[in-house]
Amino acid sequence: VPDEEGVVVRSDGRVPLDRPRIVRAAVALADARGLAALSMRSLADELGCGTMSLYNHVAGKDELHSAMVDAVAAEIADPAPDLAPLAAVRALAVATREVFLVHPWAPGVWLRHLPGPERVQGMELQLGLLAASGLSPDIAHLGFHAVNNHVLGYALQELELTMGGDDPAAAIQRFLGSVDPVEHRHMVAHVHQHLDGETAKSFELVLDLILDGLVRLDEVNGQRP
Amino acid sequence: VPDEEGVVVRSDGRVPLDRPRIVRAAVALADARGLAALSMRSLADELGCGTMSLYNHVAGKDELHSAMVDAVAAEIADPAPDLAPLAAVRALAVATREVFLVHPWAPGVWLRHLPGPERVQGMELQLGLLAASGLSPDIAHLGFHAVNNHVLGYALQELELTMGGDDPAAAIQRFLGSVDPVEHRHMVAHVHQHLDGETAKSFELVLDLILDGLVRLDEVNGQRP
DNA sequence: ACCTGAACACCGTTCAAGT
DNA sequence: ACCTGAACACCGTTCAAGT
Repeated sequence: VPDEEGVVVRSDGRVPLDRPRIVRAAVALADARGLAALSMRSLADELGCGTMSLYNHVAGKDELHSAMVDAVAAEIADPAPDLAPLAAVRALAVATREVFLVHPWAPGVWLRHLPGPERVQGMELQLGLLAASGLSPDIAHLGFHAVNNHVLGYALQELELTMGGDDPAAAIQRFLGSVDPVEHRHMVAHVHQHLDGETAKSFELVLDLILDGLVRLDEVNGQRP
Repeated sequence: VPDEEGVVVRSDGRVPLDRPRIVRAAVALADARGLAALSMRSLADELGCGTMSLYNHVAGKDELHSAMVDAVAAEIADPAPDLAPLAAVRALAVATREVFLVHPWAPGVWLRHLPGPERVQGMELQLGLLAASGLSPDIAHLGFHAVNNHVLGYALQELELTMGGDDPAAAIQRFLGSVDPVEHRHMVAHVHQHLDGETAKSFELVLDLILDGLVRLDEVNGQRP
């Protein structure tokens, strides 16, 4: 029976379970308390249902992870339609990184699951842009992996360390204390260099480096087609 | 009491536990059966000791993972001493990738732990090479992350998918069957492009693209120091 | 059709007891 | 000093029973 807001309510006043609602709650829980805190039991508690009720809408934890990562893929903003193909590829990469910053658990799960429908759609868009860019098919193929690898790798390195539950700054200080500053002077200098560094800027610098490199690689190979 | 091979043997004929021996067995187990199959119990079984005996030499599973990944870092071959700095950086990246191919579980663990002594030594070597390369400190810093990100990201994308326990080729076929070949024609073409692709060659192509890009970026910025 | 508790086969780790 | 079994607080999931 729908109530005044159009939400179906059961006779005992509780809202019935829903696959989208389960996935939304799982994403929210992982965002708030980390992927390690997401168990079938904790998720059921959050939803106010029995643990096993979840299995009526989700095959298991693995399939839940797939659904979560596909929900995250749906959040990636489409590039503006008036952009040149390679500029759109760039915008897509930046938008993907932004979504990963909101869901720090996502890159690791993204990696371990075959793409779902939303992610397939995003890949199709990206591959279409690369095909329309004028790059040769070989270089376009290379570019697909180079760009995605950069986005995913950067997110993983940036986030997985920050994630460790504990205070990240404290961990870095503890690490610095354990390193011999004369034997490992480059190491110490690098860490200090880090504390001013703007990761967003360096992400885009390397992204442009890759995109420019692809164009040049294509020009060189184009000499002898 | 040492036996004829110099190995200490206890009165009951069993070899006493050893931190290095534990770590070696853990690496071997993860290599052979995957990281998921490595539990404190399964590792103790492999070593023929009680589960809790491990805790006399290792703080817990997390510290064991750290020790495992540092053992893997120790396997990375040093670059030939006569190489130019950036060529040595390249060799180091290729050697790291080779070690990751042997220990497919390592990149994921590598990512989630602060570096141990062996890895710190490798980082110091790499940072020293970048400092000696003539690149400006900012570009060298950028290059450190761009290169490592490439190595780690490539290994993760390549291996984590192959790892899924099941037959990888079958998973790809199943995936292809679930994709609409007209709506997602670029996707299908990409997957087919994959089946001939030599990942080792494309890894080095993008690596060179990054290294060349760093040099050029440095030249452009060097115009106005 | 949807929900659910009990039960099973696992985890990592604490603790107290052994030698 | 090193080893270890029992026990605790968790997992994901199967199954049979409910409505």
